[in-house]
Amino acid sequence: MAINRDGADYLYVQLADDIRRRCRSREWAPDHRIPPITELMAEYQLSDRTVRQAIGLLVDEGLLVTKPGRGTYVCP
Amino acid sequence: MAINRDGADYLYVQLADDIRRRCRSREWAPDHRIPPITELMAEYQLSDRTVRQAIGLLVDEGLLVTKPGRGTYVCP
DNA sequence: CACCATTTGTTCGTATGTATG
DNA sequence: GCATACATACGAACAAATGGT
Repeated sequence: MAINRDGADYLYVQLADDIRRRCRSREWAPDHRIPPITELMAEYQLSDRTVRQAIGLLVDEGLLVTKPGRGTYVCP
Repeated sequence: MAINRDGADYLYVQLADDIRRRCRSREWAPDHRIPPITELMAEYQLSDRTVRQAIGLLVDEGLLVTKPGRGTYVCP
């Protein structure tokens, strides 16, 4: 998926939408670790701040949990 | 109140604590606007990012609401 | 109506700290 | 101690919303 930078929507919202999609599609299954922030930065060509903001949104929603030093996981 | 930078606690947590205190003490009463981010930055000598993080915490708690273009208000 | 000042929102960059294994 | 990975904190610029002139 490509991020649309033409003001269609905020980048972190677009990224959160795509992560939701990949979780629902079971590409990233429950209880498994999603790629680290550094990899998401490279894949989507976004800064760490934007990636963190998207993840923070999904953590608030209860879709993800972050474990310092371990990674970010999909909630069961 | 002074922010303790000697690692006692995260700066944004200390700031959130102090804002809570000022709301509870009615220095900043319900339904009234608190100082804008720029003023809080100057008063506490913190970056805008740190101030926003503290405010975001309190918005999540339901203590504050932010209205773009208007300011940040204390919830009744 | 257009314009401006104020205020919050988003985004990128960089450096250092903390937690886990 | 070291490597990995998330967390905090500084700086900077531009965009968007609101209300008044």
